[in-house]
Amino acid sequence: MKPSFEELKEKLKQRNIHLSYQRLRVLEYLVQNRCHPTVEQIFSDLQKSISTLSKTTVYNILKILVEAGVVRVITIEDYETRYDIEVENHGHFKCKSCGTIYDFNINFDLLNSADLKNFKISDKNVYFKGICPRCLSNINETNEVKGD
Amino acid sequence: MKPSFEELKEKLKQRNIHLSYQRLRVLEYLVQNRCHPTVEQIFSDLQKSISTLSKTTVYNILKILVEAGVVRVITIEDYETRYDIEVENHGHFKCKSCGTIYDFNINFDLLNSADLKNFKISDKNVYFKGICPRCLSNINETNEVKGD
DNA sequence: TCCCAATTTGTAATCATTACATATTTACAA
DNA sequence: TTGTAAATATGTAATGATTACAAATTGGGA
Ligand SMILES: [Mn+2]
Ligand SMILES: [Mn+2]
Ligand SMILES: [Zn+2]
Ligand SMILES: [Zn+2]
Repeated sequence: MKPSFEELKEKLKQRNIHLSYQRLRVLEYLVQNRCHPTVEQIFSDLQKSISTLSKTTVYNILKILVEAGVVRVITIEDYETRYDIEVENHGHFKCKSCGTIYDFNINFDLLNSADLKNFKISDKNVYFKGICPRCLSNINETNEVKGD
Repeated sequence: MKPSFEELKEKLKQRNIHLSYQRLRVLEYLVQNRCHPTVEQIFSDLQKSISTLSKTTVYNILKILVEAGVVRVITIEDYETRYDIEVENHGHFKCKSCGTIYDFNINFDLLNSADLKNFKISDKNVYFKGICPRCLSNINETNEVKGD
C-alpha cells in the first residue's frame, strides 16, 4: 500500500512504458494528491507549471497508467470520473455534503458470494455514500442541537 | 425483493407521484426487464409502442423514480449509466466479455468498516468485473483446451 | 547529425445529458 | 359539461466530458 513514486517508476519501466516528462508529472501528481482527483483537477493544477500541457495528453496518460495497472478508475457518480494511485483493494465513501471521497479498509475476503462461484473476478469496487463526520458535526452546530 | 408492478404503483401513490401513462410504462418496462437497461434501451424499446415518446421524458421519469426510491442508478462504467428496479442491497457483476450485468447476494452486514464508525451511510454499492461462466466456457471451447 | 518512431499538442467531432420553451394532459371548480 | 391553472410531456438547442485525428515535437539509435 502507499506506493512510492520510485516504486511506480520501476513498475512502469518493467512494462516498457517510457517515462516521459508529462507521464512522470502526472504520476507524481497522483502520488501527492490522493484525493481521487478528476481529469480537470489534474490538468488545471499541472498546467500551472507545465504551460504547454494539453488535456488530451492527460487523458492519454491516465489511460496508459490504468492499463498498466498503477492507477484505478473510480466511478461513484455517473457525472464524474476520478483516478486513484492506490490500486490495492479498499472501499470508497463519498460525502454527499462536501463531496470528499474517503478511503476505508474492508475485508474483501468476506465479500465472497456463492452466486459468483463460477465467475472469474478481476475487479472489485465498493462505493458508499452518505455524510462524513465533519459535515455531520457542522449540521449539528448549525441546528444548535446536540445528538441525532 | 422482486417488487411487483402493483406494489410499486402503490409506493408512488403514497409519495404523491402522479401515475401518468408514460411513467407507468417506464415502470412496467423496468419490472419486466431486469437486465439493468440504459436510457437508450428503455427509450428505443418503449418508442416502438409509444410513438410520441421523447427521450427527455424518459430522463425526467427516471430521475423522479430514483428520487422516489423505487429505482437505483448503476455506475459500473463511467461511459454508461444503468437503471435497476431492485433497490434492496445486492451486488453487481459485469462481464467484460459479453457486457451482461449479473445480480449477486452478499451479506452487507459484514461490510462494516471500523474506518466508517462516525459516518452516516445512506447508499452501498458493490461492483465486480470479470468473466461470466458462459463466456468462460466459450473461451475454453474456442481454445479446445480443458481447464485453466 | 540524421531519421524514425513515440509522444504530445490543438482542434474538431461525438455523444450522453441537461436546459428550456412550447404543447398536451390532468385535476378540479363553476 | 366547460374553463382554467398546474402538472406533465415533447422537441430542439445547449452543454460538457471524452475521443478522434492530423500535425508538431521530442528522443534515442545509426
Ligand atoms: Mn482510494
Ligand atoms: Mn441489480
Ligand atoms: Zn462531508
Ligand atoms: Zn459474459
